[in-house]
Amino acid sequence: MARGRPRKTDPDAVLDTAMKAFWERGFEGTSMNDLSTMTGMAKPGLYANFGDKEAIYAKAMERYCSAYAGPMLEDLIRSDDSLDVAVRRFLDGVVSTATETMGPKGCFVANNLVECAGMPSSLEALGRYVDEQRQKALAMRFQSAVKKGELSADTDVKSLAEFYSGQALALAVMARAGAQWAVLYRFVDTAMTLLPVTELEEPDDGEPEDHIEWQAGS
Amino acid sequence: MARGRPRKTDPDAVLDTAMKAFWERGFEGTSMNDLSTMTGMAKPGLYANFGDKEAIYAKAMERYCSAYAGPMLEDLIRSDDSLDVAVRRFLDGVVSTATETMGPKGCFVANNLVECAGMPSSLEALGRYVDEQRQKALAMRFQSAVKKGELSADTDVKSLAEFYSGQALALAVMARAGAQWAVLYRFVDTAMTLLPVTELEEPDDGEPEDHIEWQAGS
DNA sequence: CAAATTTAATACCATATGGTATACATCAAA
DNA sequence: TTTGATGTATACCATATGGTATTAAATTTG
Repeated sequence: MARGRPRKTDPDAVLDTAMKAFWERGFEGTSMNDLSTMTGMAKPGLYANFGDKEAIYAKAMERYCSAYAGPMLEDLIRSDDSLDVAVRRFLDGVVSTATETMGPKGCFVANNLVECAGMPSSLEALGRYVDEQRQKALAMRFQSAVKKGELSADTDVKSLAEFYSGQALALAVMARAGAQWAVLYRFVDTAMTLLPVTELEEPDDGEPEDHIEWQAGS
Repeated sequence: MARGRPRKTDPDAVLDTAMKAFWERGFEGTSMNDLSTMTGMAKPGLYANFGDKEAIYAKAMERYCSAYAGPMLEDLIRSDDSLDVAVRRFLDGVVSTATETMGPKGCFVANNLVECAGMPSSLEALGRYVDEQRQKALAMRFQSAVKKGELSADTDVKSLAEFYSGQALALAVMARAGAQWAVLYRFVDTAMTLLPVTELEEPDDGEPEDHIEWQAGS
């Protein structure tokens, strides 16, 4: 198929390794030589395939989003579970990705927000953008919870979303600092007590308007 | 007094500048040449006065503690204000130091916890130690609040301290990411609602219990 | 004045950095 | 088998890094 010499290393695998390296050691802390030796792809190959360091980092962050952050936010928005279940699953997800024993500690995005000073401003902006998505996803879910009656109509959706978005950051930093599972899950428990959920009354067997998506489930 | 050539630059001022540089740009992001030009003290002077980069960073963090973090924790423990007032003042303090317009954004210690991967392990340990102090100070205050009856006897002091310690980290990261004052103070408001304070009975001598501060109000 | 002493300034070292030019290897198609 | 395309590998560049040796200045004491 491919016309020239066959590749030795799959670019996708290279990007995955690069992502973990940046996640672990940050932008400045990871050198091109590091990436080259870790991935097995020589430096000219890296530049040819991905562009300069800035571009590699950006692609690594995008990969992080589609592999980790994205699915969790998707689930938060789309899941038909009750609000408290969905939010707890989100925070639990943060804990488990931030403490994965085989992977880097903490959260790529949170690390980026803190390291920002030493990197190109485009990457700083990218990190901020991704950070916003978390808060927006939470706000969406809270908003629909208000519609469904899971939250009272006078709920300050924005404040609540900012708050739980912040909890994710706190968990990420604590995990990065080496906090134990038990501590993090206790933290989640505590944070969850702030969710003012009101019990939903079961829909009385007529057509439950809000369950259409649930029934049609993909 | 001093026998040889007089110093050009006050070592204390040098250390202060170094602290702000590390706070802003981290350990790896701040070079010795940077420090030299910023402080006005030539590199050999830096080494002679403070030791190597690792030692300078450690001294900078200690300075941060005695100038910023320490006093806030002292106040938290020692102040005679009611629990909610003291805790709120602590979180407000985090916000204001993390957003000081003339200084670096965020919190030195939180930045350290995140950057840890790229620095000598002794500094990583130092950061973790300082981080612990925050949680311990909160635990001390909560414990004495239980004794005073401000918190119910079955309060899980440790969990509560871990939680509010985490709120400080969240605020630090958000501030570092450029969050507005209003957002951060809303966040504090939300976090404060989780403090299960029970009203204390004043030793009543006819004075209106809750209006003392209000009347004296400046 | 002339030591003696403390600091500052310059130049320098070995190494690591992001990035590239050049030469070599391996395949499909002609 | 030649040709063109695609990849790899090595060596290299200018610059920046943490850290130091050396030399020049400025002050007190004798």
